[in-house]
Amino acid sequence: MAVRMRDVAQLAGVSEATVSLALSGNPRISATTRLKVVKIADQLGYRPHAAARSLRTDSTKAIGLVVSDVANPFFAELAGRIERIAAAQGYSMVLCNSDEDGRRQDGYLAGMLGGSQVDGVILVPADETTPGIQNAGSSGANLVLLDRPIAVRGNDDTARRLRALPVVRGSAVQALDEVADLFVRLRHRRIGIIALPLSTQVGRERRDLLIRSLTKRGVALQDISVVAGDFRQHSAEVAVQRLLASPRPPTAFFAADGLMAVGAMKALRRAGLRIPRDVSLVGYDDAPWFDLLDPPLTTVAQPIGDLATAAVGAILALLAGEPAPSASPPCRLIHRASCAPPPNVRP
Amino acid sequence: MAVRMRDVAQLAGVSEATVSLALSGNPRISATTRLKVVKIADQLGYRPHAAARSLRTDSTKAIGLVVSDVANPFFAELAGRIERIAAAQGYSMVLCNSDEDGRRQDGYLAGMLGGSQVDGVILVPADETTPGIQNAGSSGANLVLLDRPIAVRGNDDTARRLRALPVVRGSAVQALDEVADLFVRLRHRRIGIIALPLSTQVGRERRDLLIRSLTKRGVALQDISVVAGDFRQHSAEVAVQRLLASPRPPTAFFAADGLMAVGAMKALRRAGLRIPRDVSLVGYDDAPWFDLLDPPLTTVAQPIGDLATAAVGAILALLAGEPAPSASPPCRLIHRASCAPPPNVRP
DNA sequence: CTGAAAGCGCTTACAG
DNA sequence: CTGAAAGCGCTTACAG
Repeated sequence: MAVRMRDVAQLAGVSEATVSLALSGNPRISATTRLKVVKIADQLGYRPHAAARSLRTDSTKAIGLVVSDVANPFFAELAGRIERIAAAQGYSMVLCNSDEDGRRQDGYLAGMLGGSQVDGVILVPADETTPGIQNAGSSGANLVLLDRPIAVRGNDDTARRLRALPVVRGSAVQALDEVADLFVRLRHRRIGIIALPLSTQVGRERRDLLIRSLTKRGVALQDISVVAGDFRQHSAEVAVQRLLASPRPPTAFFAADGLMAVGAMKALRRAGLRIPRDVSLVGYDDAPWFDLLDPPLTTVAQPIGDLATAAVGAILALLAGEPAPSASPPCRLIHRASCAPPPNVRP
Repeated sequence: MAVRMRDVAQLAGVSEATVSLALSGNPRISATTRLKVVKIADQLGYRPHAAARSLRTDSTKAIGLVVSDVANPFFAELAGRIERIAAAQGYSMVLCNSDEDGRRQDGYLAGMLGGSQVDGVILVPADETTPGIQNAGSSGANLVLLDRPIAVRGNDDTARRLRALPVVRGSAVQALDEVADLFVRLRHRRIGIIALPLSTQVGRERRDLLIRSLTKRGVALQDISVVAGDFRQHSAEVAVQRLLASPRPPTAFFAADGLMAVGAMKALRRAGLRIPRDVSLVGYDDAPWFDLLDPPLTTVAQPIGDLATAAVGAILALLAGEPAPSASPPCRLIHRASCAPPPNVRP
């Protein structure tokens, strides 16, 4: 059916070996032969059979990307950029949704890495260190951690390898400090944090970073309330309800995720609160329509382009056997209109 | 390095053929042998080498999905759902961004289909019939068209094959009729359509459907203005500016795409117009945050779940050599708050 | 400068 | 019920 190397060889009157060498530009083949072969291959529309090549070279020219959910705009944009960069380097991208489920993630990891379906995987870990990650780590698979580091216990060989994995993620330190500064300057004293799952390192980190910056500026620890969500919109709605139910509810809210920021906004409105008149809100992640929300959402934007570039760079370095550096380009706070002084300090 | 079938065979004291047969559950192998083999394979963590299997069976258990841009929320959600459904059937998904560029799309098509990298492709065509689509069609590749039909000229073999391709897309007929009804009942008389590129059949179709429904209800043709965009936000901003610059600008706008609806909203606001007080706006596609926009956007929602199910169903049917039906589940209009009577008819 | 041959890891007729 | 052998389509040492 499809045209094979054999067909090209026959028509060109050379051996298959020569076709292979000619098409790969090997200088051992004379220019005349090469040109002839290339021309015929073009005419026939020859495309090397991916599986045959993979089997022989032990390289698939494909990378896997495991995210929790492409429908999340942050991951959608990330996936898009990663695909483009990878494609430019001749790599295709196999996309998987773990759905924040460690089991599903491990299934993908095993299938893609174990089955040599891809050369390496860029993984947004759904969970702390799972068996699948352990496996990948100890078998020396090419793995890059994206957006979320993982906590690794122990000091055996596997643990050391896992710790050596490149991690690419936005650095929140400075941006969260600015968030704290914004809240405090506006005279907010009671802060509500809608956190990521605290079982994840990134969840604990964003919470702790913000709390530290807040207390450093004189906010009392007992005035900071934390309720964790699960990355999804609905969980943030529930979190806001709980935060609002307290005797002295927060006047400023921070949602640690884009989808959760949207959920928080919904819940605050539903509670009859006006933003920013009654309560202030800062989100995490940015999207092209965030400045069209009511009100335009002040948010911590991640450096998505840099993340994508660094992640692909790291995985390709790994594949090339080169050292693959971690990277944490800084997030930045984008000021829009969802923050104002709390009602009681208004004249 | 990795564990191979040979290793399993040796440890189990059987031949590779037996391992293969046992793992595939072939009844020719005795239960005792099968159990033993399965157990050892599990212990060793054996995973069949994808390329070897593909080369032998001529099936990759992978499908390609070519969309114009995963960062577009509509395609992001579609991609997510397709991946999940495909994964449940044992297929992985290779994702490609054509960027609305026919050349890039053809490159992906050729690479994936020609190189047997996937068993079939679900394609959101970036353009009218390109050489790559022609090729895929005439070579009898497994191809499903998603979201957008293509216009096929001629009546040769290739044309007939292209016309026989399954097409899965939302049916806009009824929803656009409701949009026209809404505008007319609200007493809008001058309508602006921010269309998709009119070189695409889907672009012409959405425009024509709306125009027909509008004129059927007594709107004069010369009061309907059409400016085409290119699926992107910015193009809609430009389109709105042009529409607004006319001597008798529209009082109601329809944007034929989600991203373009967002762009239209921006441009209308920037022009100092309040929605829906001064102008009304209806979008296309829906997203979880559309009801948080200012104002919440009335829009035509596509049946994304049904589209994903039908698209995967069609491609799998094709792979199985069964007839693959086209599908056009209906879109529906979601009433929110971006439409009201035009200023002049208000008391 | 080019060709014949081996082999990557599977699956599947074909024997027995 | 199981094994030996061929072959999928490439690439790459090895000869010449």
